[in-house]
Amino acid sequence: MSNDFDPSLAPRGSSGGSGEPAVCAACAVRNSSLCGALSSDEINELNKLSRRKSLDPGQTYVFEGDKALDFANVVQGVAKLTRGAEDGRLQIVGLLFPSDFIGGSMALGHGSDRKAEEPYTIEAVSPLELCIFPRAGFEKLLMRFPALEHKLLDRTLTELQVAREWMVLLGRKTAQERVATFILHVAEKMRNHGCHSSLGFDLPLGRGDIADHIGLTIETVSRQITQLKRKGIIDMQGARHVRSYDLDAL
Amino acid sequence: MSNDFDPSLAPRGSSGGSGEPAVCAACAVRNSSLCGALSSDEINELNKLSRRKSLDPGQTYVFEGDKALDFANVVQGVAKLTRGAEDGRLQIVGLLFPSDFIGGSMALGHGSDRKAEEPYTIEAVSPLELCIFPRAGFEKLLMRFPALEHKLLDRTLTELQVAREWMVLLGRKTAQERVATFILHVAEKMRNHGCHSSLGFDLPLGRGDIADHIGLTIETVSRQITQLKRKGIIDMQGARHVRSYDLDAL
DNA sequence: TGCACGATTTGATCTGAGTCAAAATCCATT
DNA sequence: AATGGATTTTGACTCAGATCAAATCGTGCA
Repeated sequence: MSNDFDPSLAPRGSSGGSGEPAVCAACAVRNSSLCGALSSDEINELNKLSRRKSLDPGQTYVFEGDKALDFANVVQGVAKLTRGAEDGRLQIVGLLFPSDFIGGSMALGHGSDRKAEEPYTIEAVSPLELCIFPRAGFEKLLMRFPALEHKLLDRTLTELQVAREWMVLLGRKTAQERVATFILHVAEKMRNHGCHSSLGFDLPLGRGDIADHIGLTIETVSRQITQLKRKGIIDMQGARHVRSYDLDAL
Repeated sequence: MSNDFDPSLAPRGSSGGSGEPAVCAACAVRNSSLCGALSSDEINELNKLSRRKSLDPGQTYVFEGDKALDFANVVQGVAKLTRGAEDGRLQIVGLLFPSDFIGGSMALGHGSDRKAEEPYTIEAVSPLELCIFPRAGFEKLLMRFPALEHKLLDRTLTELQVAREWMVLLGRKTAQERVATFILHVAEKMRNHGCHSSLGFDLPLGRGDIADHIGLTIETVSRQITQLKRKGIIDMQGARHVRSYDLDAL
């Protein structure tokens, strides 16, 4: 039965079902996620609340405008945070990688003036595994363990900086620079998550999603990537796998 | 001597000098700012730390890349948060209005992985008055008064949402929509700060700054405003004063 | 092995916003 | 009221990236 705790063997990509109890002690993001702020005693409390949920690529976890859902950690996989206008126009405002936290965007309980409504659609991009915490219970823990709130603030500040960095990209960079920046951004994320071997790494997004993230069209993204390849700045195998890249593709 | 406490008589726009002690009890943003989280006992402690500082339009408070400065509240006036590339390109990533907090972007003391370096340039746009708190002292208060950190988290989450909203604007909206959104955005801010009488309100930014905020050029901003006037969607007096606008300029 | 569908690439053309340049306004100061 | 510099507006032209369309490339599947 020891395998029960091995996250690599956890059921995944099945059907989006939820409900398997989480086991924090064996969690892949035990320390890198928000939970890293908790002692092992404290995390036991959290453990009682949490549930795992798997989503297949393309499946949506929440829709923009839904009533505010629960909190969650990304345990495995990549998700996109999306905001859309009535017509087809879509903007990806953020990517979620393992150990990222979901739910900060919603109103926190205590007298916030933000509405208790999801501002973004969250959709799995690769097979996704979440660790979900019921809203009320998690908020209570947040009150009791200041270190947890502390870490949440820290993460939120980092995300704010990332978002503003992206504003510079969207407002002032050329198509070529946007694609280059995007690739560097992903490369770093992949390195941090150990998905960046000497053979390179895979882009988690297709051309369309990349376009929606950096404010271009599919065709322009494709053309810019082709150019980067021609110039020898990146070397790819197939459309998704980056074999190597020149760090001065900045 | 009773006038000493009247903020409307406080020295302003003088020369960017700093040093007058603050008097929280008479502060214009006592309740609307972060300080609203503090009781009158608690705020007395903060009072001991705080200093006022005035800046003239165009003066810079901090430069991108400086060592992390102190924290501050905006008491009066408007400032812009700017991020620049080597060449001339500039992006305004945020505007600061009265009661907004400065300093969240920097690393907080406790084991943050953000660098202790100012990520943005902060420059006064209209005569600006700040209430400054020394870094170390304020961080101590932050530890002692959870309500303070709580409110800071709440504000940071709101700013994150604003930043992401702006990502949609920069990534997916047309020039016309950008200008319209900007005007609505300012109109609401002005309304919240009581600077929006029945005679309308003033745009705090010139054409160049508007352009840097919404990712266009000066000329395009000017042309779009001209068009909005022609269409009768807005009515202006001079380049800065908006007399009225059609809420469905969305 | 070969078919079929979605994703990507490439091509041709169009257009919204940028660039360069000059005229018109606005203000602050005298 | 007149002067001079900065800001805004307008005009003519260009170009990066969008749009429309078609050809490839992959990959799963029978």
